[in-house]
Amino acid sequence: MRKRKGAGRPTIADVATQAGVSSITVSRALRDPQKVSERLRGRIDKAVRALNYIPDTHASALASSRSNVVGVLVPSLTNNVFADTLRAIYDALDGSPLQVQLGNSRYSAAEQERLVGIFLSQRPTAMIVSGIDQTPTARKMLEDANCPIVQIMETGPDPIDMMVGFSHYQGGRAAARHLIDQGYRHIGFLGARMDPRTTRRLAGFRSALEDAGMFDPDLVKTTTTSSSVTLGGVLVRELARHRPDLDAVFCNNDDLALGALFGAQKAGISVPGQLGIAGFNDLEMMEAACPTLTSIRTDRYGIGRHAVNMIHAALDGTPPLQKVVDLGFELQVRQSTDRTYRAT
Amino acid sequence: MRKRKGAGRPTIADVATQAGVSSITVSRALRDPQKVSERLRGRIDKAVRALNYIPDTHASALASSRSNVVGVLVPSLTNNVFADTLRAIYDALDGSPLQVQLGNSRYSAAEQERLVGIFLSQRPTAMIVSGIDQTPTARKMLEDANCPIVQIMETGPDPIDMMVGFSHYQGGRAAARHLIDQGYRHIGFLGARMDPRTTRRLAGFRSALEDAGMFDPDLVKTTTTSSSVTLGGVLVRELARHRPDLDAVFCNNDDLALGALFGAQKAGISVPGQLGIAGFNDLEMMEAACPTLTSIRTDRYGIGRHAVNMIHAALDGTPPLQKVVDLGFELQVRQSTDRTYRAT
DNA sequence: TAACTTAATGATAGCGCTAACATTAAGTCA
DNA sequence: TGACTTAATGTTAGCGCTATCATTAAGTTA
Repeated sequence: MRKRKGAGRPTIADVATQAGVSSITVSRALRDPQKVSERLRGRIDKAVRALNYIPDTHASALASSRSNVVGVLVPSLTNNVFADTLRAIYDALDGSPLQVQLGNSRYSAAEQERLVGIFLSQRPTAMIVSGIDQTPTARKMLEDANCPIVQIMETGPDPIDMMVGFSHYQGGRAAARHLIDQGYRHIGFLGARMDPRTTRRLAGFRSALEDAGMFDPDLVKTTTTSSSVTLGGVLVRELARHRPDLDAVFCNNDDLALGALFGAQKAGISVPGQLGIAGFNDLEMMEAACPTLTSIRTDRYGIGRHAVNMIHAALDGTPPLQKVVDLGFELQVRQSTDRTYRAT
Repeated sequence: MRKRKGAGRPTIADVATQAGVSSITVSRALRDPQKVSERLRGRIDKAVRALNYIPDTHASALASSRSNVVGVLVPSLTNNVFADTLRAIYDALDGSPLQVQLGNSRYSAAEQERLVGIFLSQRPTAMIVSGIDQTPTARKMLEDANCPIVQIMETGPDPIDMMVGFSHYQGGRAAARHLIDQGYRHIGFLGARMDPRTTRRLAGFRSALEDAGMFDPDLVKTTTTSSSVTLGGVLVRELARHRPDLDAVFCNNDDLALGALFGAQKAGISVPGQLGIAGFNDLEMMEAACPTLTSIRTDRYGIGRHAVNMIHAALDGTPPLQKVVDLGFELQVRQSTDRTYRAT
């Protein structure tokens, strides 16, 4: 007789034999202890410990056609922005049986599509994906997936299922308006990577400046390389050298803003006296910096928490009436854009 | 006859019917296309696309008693240190069929133990776990797991299986020696969270100062709260107020060091003139800061890459002769500990 | 006390895939 | 030319668990 060897690990049947009950009783005792009498439960727990039994997720998922995986796709693990959202997702899932399966799409729509396929092959309980710019194929797969889907970090008119985020366009616009209101007149833009979200921030920035009749494409400095503090310093110095009339910069993110501050300091440009600086996201360090740095605060933690709440609601059969949630943003005005500020 | 409904998705059998072949042929075509004639392969591919077939990972893993999951346990997702290592792991696994399953133990050994159990229930191909301080139960589970295990970020005498990292004790010692050599005499220590690794850095720091007859417990300022730039600023100012003779600080990590720089600037303490600052890890921003910040460079990316290489080797049946790899560290001396430096 | 509910346990048949063996048709070599 | 390899495909029986349908014993109602 042919035989398969398996992994050699103890199975539920081994536990059942040891405890003198049937497999299904062990299965029940492990999944829902109340369904089994206290006497048997004790025997089963003992057998589990004696054998070092660890249940097999795959067998369980196959038999019940249900896994406990929530697939989460983010474009970067290095970026603090997503770290905060991930932390919220982990926190919100704490205590539930659901497990996060994390995927890193590296800011590539093609890679996101590939990962969507891989993740769906695990029959996840739900999916959380970053952004609204999925490929048509990825979108189709997600629509067919038959599980709650939440797109995060952005809002848009056409959710696959649910959506929670904010408008990057409006965020960019608000930052630009603030700099204009502060009296800056030659306002530059520093941008890295230029993924869809940062591109929309630039669009918002541009529209505000155009409304004020102040947009100057020559003051927009972007690169497709990935963002870093170092890069912020490089870009601001290049721009300031090229355009000595530059009096403020809106940085696409806080790393660039911090780098711009350092770059200005190294070049002997006083902040905010000669150069105003505003960032985006309001990471923790912005308040700590010297001078403190103006930024657009985004609720990254709230986005993660909200996404999980929406998933729980959908799984409970009470899908939210509002499929698209905009958590907005908040301008944090600090010393780096305060023209009356004088360093001590 | 009783019947189970499954998830209603197309199965490999549906594809087989559509293509006019048997299920096993479809299975082969998908896993190893060369085993199937070109003619059938074409028909099968067509059927897969027509049905939007997505293979079921769980069924596959159950049948083959082999999953394609590499479980990775880190204590934090927010900490850039682990982000770099994770990026390396993702990069090194790119192109292989292996998938990362990421767990966040939140700096808790108990949580790490819980996650080890959950991860092993997926019968992973390999496991990567942070640190060497597993609970006895977790250690036992990993030893029994029958798959390659790599402990990362640290080195120690007694690997579960394999290990790659560096000595935090020596790192702390090297930082302290450098400050002593620079002529600093009242050297403080700023530490947050104080997990096992940061504790060992402190031990190394202490031993170097003791060797020099300079250790002063009053200059050690630690907290168990988590690290942040803001906290670095708070701690350095408290310590400087309490001990005006303080002339240098070794910060447990770079966030604290950056915060210490800002805190000193806000308090009107010049760096490095009145206060030397050294950090740990050498994140990218250290070189960009103004003044540039001294740090102990650790090869976080290398650790991740190396861990994956060790796993591949073990899976290929050629386990590395050297089970414990020490990638060391490198002191990066910069302006913040250069007593001859004068700000421009 | 008959008819009926409830609680606790068990027997059986899949879930969707692949390992192991089986078969067929074609080429290969002494 | 017959014994033998090789390549391509198929048949069957699980992998370890749980959904579904029994079954049994005990309590509950009219």
